[in-house]
Amino acid sequence: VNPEVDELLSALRRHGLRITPARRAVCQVLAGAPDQHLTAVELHKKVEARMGRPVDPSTIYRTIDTLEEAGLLHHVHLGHGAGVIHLSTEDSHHHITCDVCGRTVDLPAKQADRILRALLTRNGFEAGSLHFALVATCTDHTKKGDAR
Amino acid sequence: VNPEVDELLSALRRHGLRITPARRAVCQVLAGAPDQHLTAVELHKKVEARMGRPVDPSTIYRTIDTLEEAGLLHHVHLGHGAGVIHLSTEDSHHHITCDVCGRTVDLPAKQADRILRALLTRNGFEAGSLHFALVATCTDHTKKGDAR
DNA sequence: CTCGATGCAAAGGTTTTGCACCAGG
DNA sequence: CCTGGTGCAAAACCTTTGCATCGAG
Repeated sequence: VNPEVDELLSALRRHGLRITPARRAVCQVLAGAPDQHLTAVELHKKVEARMGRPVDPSTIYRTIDTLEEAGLLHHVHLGHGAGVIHLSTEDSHHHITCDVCGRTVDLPAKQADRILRALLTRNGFEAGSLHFALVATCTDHTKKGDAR
Repeated sequence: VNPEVDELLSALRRHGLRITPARRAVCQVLAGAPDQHLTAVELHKKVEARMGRPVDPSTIYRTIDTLEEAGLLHHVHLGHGAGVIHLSTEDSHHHITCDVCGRTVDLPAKQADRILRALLTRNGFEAGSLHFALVATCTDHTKKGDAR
């Protein structure tokens, strides 16, 4: 249905990796939830739902690692909670997260990249793939003094 | 020895909080390691070393929370691993972390704040206290294709 | 004296790992 | 086939919580 799934799968093949039912399901879920930032736990649930049977959490984590190493997805820890996943293909935005309430806002890459890249290189950090997470405190919480 | 310790302790008193040996030790360690970004575990070890006796981890975590709520320190999760702590008083910098190797670079607040604040407000994220963590991938790793 | 802080012990959530078995290519 | 992927079980890791006791003010 979604051509992106095929891209993911053939990318796996290209890397000499096997296509298994679990991996196929992971790719389908990720491609089907393009703008979402799933945690590993959420991904796990969706994969099980799609496959109609239990899948071991370790399989999910290992699949995430595999796809990460193949450069197909990003895995970032925003603020305090769990890690968050999204495909590299829709890498057109970055994330800003409030470290108090966890509210996340997308930051379009187009306007951010130039500015941020300049800021980084000026400070001796040669960023390769620009793919960031920005954690700050939004005004809702700084006012109340519950900033972290 | 360090006047900053007294500031921290009187700030605690001002907030109606008690000065205990454990809290005093935490403040001493933090004030004594001004440029370091300690994890809770590292802080715990240093506090025990300074006190010459075991201290319960929960005491450390609760003390961190307390100091956080009093606005005396920041607690950020950089990249994958554990959370990192540093005093608010030396809040003159932010952090950039490589999500592959964990290398962390300081970003002087002076030059960063204007730029970043503009970027955030432009995207509907009203940042109160500017206090960020920026996670990206440094060139050492993007070249090798082991980006996360 | 009183309330807040600590220690202890247990559990929480997320992620990792070792090993035997199974199945993709 | 044969290597790589999976399930299972256990543990690692960081952190939180409930409860009884202790001690700062």
